Amino acid sequence: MVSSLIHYIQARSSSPLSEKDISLINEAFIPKKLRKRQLLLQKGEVCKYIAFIVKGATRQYTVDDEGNERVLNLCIEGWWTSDRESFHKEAPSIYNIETWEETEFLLLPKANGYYEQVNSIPAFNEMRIKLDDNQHMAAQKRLYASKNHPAHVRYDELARLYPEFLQRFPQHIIASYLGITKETLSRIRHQTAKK
Amino acid sequence: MVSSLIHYIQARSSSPLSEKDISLINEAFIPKKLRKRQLLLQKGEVCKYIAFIVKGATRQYTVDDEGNERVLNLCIEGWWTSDRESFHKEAPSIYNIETWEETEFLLLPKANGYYEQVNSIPAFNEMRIKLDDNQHMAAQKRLYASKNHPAHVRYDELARLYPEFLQRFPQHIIASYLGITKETLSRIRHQTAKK
DNA sequence: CGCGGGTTTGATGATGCTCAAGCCCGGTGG
DNA sequence: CCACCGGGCTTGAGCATCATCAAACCCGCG
Repeated sequence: MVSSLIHYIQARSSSPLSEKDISLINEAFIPKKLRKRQLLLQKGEVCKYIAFIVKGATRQYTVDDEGNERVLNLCIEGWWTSDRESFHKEAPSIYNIETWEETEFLLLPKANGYYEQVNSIPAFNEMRIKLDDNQHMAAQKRLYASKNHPAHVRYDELARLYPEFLQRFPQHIIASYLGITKETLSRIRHQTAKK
Repeated sequence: MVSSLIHYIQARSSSPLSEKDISLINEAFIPKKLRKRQLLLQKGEVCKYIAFIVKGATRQYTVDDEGNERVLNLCIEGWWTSDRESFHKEAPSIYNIETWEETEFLLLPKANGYYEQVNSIPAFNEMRIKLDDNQHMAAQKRLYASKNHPAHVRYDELARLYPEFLQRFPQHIIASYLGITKETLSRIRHQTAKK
């Protein structure tokens, strides 16, 4: 499982990984496997890990006062997931992270002393900076789109960028991720299908 | 000017800055001062710096097809600004970054060879990770709010979190930042003032 | 005094939500 | 084998929020 992470890091950095780096990564990351609909993180818990997804799919969501679920993020293999706020502040999370399919993770815990060591691996740090850049760009675009593009355009964008999401998550989850209701998404699909 | 940055870094990291680190920072960062309404970054240019704001205020915005300005970010002293997408990919930016007041920057360029050195200063890297965490949280909250909170709640939030923005930027800028029109903001203010 | 940017006010309309009902389909138990 | 159940998806009517367009207002400044 770790080889998939090694490959991921090397594809995203110019510095090579030494033998020592690789064995450090092997020690630092904890493999974990969950079946469908299991929680990696539960609301109220502190998020203790940054999780690399080797295989599978997850969703991150909150439950608002009226009991409605709001999906913030969808992740599949090759992505990282965690509640950075909770992880960083060591405070209870307001999110659930749930597997949608059977999912294999590699967890990097904050607590066991490896975290700082792993972060000081040049290749890992370089990858991390790129990852943060990418997440930042994606968040910025999503924010811009959420206010300036109507729902059907946001749906088309999603279908273009991440077509597999539409296969792997049901419509009401996709709708929530897009910030619309399932009814609106249904109507949008009906419209675009006609063309 | 650099002392303000040194102070900023030390306040956000557990590792100390050595004398060597400080002199490296002194060499790496380029001071720059702009008057009101000057562009730090212009649409079409590549963003060559990460900029720390020592004093002043800036806005980052795009101009859409109909010529409307859309404000993505407002920054004041003690914040960082840049177009991370352009900086990272070395591609032309779609944003303008404009000073709103007379502003002093400290620019960290990508090109002069110091960038990697500065990033490998442990205290700087630690600060950077925290900064990215914070930005990520803020972006996530803003995205959530943009879909789930009505405009007047978002305005109240902004007034609570960053009251100085309301003093330092005119209403039509604030409105655009909130993702609403100046007319809507005007009506909101009228309503809340009545209570 | 008149100009111009910023703000306010009003009328109208679009987008997408809420609520409610019906439909489709796979799974389960009689 | 079929009737029933339930989750997910669809469809419709009415409604809230907010955008658009247009006009007026306010006020500092040349």
